[in-house]
Amino acid sequence: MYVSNMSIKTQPSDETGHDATRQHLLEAAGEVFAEVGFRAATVREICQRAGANIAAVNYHFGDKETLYAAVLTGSCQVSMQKYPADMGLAPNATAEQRLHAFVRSFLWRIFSHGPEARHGKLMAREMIEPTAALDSLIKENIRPMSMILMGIVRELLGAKADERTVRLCGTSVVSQVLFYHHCRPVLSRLYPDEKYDAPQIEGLADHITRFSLAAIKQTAKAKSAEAKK
Amino acid sequence: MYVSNMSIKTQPSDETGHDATRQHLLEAAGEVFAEVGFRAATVREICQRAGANIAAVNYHFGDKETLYAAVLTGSCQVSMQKYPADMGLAPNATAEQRLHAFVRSFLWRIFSHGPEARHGKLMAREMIEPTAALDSLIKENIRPMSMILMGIVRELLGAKADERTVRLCGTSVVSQVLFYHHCRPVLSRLYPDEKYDAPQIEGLADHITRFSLAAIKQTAKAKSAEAKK
Amino acid sequence: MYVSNMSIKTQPSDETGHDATRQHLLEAAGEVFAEVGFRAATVREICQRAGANIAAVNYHFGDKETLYAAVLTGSCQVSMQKYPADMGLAPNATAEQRLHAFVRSFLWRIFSHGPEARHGKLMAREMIEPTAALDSLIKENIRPMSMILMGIVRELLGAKADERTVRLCGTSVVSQVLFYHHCRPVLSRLYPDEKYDAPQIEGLADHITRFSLAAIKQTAKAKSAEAKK
Amino acid sequence: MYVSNMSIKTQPSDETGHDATRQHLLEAAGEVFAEVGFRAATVREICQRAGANIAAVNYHFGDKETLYAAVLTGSCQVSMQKYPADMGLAPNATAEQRLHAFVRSFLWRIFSHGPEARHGKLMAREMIEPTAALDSLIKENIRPMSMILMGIVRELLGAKADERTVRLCGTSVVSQVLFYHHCRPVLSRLYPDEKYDAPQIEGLADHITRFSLAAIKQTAKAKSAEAKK
DNA sequence: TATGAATGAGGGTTCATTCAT
DNA sequence: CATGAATGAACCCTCATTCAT
Repeated sequence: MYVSNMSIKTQPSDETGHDATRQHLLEAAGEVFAEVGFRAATVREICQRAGANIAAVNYHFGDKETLYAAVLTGSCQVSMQKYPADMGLAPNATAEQRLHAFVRSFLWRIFSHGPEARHGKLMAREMIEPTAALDSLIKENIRPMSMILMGIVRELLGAKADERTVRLCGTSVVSQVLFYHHCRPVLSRLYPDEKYDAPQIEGLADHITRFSLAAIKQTAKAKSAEAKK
Repeated sequence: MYVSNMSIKTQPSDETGHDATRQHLLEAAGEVFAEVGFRAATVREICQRAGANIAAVNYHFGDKETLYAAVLTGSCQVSMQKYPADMGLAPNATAEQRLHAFVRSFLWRIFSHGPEARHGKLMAREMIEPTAALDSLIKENIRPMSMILMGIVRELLGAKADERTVRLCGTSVVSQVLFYHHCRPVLSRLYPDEKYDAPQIEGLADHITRFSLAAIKQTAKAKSAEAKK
Repeated sequence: MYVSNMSIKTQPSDETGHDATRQHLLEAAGEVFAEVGFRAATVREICQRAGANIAAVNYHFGDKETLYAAVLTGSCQVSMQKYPADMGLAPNATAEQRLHAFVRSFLWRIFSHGPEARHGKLMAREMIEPTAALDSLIKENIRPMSMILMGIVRELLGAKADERTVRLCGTSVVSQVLFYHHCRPVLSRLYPDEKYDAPQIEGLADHITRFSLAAIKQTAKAKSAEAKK
Repeated sequence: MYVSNMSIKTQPSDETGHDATRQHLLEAAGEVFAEVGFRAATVREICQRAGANIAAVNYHFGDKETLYAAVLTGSCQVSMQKYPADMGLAPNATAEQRLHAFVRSFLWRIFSHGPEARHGKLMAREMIEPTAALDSLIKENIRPMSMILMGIVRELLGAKADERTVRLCGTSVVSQVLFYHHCRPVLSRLYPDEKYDAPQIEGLADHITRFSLAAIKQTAKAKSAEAKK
């Protein structure tokens, strides 16, 4: 009986049964959690949007917190799928091109309006009150992303760059991108007329890439001069 | 005795009177709001920590929200007082020195452990769920700080720099600092051995300043070359 | 047993289901609101008397005010059902008989001791602090009752009676009845030995009817004499 | 020093001292109690309107309830002073004239807009939730008023009228007046265009007097016929 | 004497969760 | 299996009252 149940469960396209409700709950919870955060989100609201019973969350996920964890891990994959880190670049692209692609994809993920934007909002909340879900998220998604960026930076800095410098420069790159996510309330108040549509996003990507490349290359030059002494 | 009492009373640090309870409430509320955020914070917890009655918040501040606004503006001043933006620099310091001071003071504010660290936590939460208190805070504190930074960057870029470039470069600077605040949960998980004591903070300040100066100067050179054409 | 249970369930007086709790709440709220008024009544007290949880009012009615409105409209129907305005009179009864029946039924409603007495108490409080529920009550219950009385009075006054006179006389009739409700605290103190059991109530009905009929007929005569001039 | 303090206190016209505050409190409490009733009235509001400290009520009257009693007895005298029951009639006026005066003065008290209107509102609330203050009020004000009316009615009914008839007829008279006070919310909803200014009030007084006189005289005639048998 | 800061009980309401059906 | 009625703890806030000054 369990087996047959599980075989049913693996069918992803069951639209009216058990899994459908589960999926609707995940979808609705993603919306609500992103909009108002874990605490302010109410099980009632989520169930209502999902067209499910008030007890559905407890039935399918046990409690509110477990549902949240499921939402968080799920949202990450959606976001990464839409804007992969390499932006469809050729595998033999230069480090400069790959840095540009990395920055662009990251910015697009941040400024997107669709369901893929949810992940950013959820992550921002995780930064303030990390939950258990964060650990697995870092291991499976953030660390690999970080590795990609560090690889690019290392190549730009040259083989002799020490790891600390690589890390600092990589952090400097990613920080410039994330700022537009973490501090948007301030930006929208300081510069209320600024819009962030496609041209502006590309402009930002250009600036951050140029800014970072200049700094990294200068760092490489300085390190190399240092080493000669 | 009465006379001496009265002379004491005129001091703002009266330990047993009306203002004392008010101060205790602000202190306790600062802790609690920073720890768990506005929503999750309870008036009961705040009053308990302040050694006051449950009705004290309502009596002294009217309601929870007004208390929060008072905490937010107050914490900002505490933070700014301890680490002023110029870090005691001579007024005739070079733009490079002033940039370094700006970055250093900002980082110290972020990594401080005392009550002055609360402001950062409160601000981070404001970024996710801005309250009405944010607007006044931006007008009175953040915008002036932004002006200082933009002035330094403008001087570094040269007189011919357009405002958009100034803004982008300034943003790149401040973002590198704030990253260590907004994303600390990620950093502490990616690099669990990293500590952020005085030497590390100074090291970070050096890196960010050097990184940014290199990029800004390169930008200035490029713009100047562009203009010649 | 299940079967019989289910057959019982289809009856509106289900004693163990959802509607039962709702009914108990209405019953308990009727008591409490009548005893101490809307403001002084507490949700806690009502739920306790209803044997329900503190949250039951919110669950079944949304809030205290909605519960009150339900109680008010409900109590009116209970009261009217027990003592209908025509007191089972034959449809071809004379206007005098119908006036007597109207006064009798009104007085019986006022002096009744059962749950149907609650409506009077609730209405008395509405007279002092009208709530939104009063408007619908007037439209659906009081105005129709008023129409019945005015019809009787108009017939007694004769076809030539102007509407103002009808209204004034009708008001004079109903006021004599309601006085025994609105001013009972004064009456019971001025004449502490007076009791209001069946014979006394019938005696009152006789007096008010006779008093009013005499006055109305004299008014009709005077108006008619006036018209001749 | 104490002595001089007390000598000041005994002066009734002290405008800035102890008694002045007491008077302001009575005045303010009268307003508030009449507006929102005993329960909904707050000590804060009363003290604020009186320009007094929050603790003034407790200081001058002990508690809220005692203040209310003081207000109630005081308001009655104000009301009776402005519209005395005989309306300045000559002492040798006929019973008909005195009945008219009684009805007029009562109606004017009810429809007045000044501070003398407060008593009616307070009384209406007493009818619903009588307090200890009601007993003394009945003894000192209501019973004497009742005696005056009953005397008039007795004279109209003739010497042979039994006390029960006198009482019933007197009650019928006073009830017609009070109705316009107790049921104004209903009247203003049933007949929203009706106004109650001087001409209308006089018209009401005329109707009630005429209506009652007709009924009383008919009653007298009937009783007399009854007696003959 | 007169104040006003402080009290604590109690108000209505919301919420995640449970359990009999 | 899925439901939704019912739960009770906890929320913020209001209030009359008190007491040290």
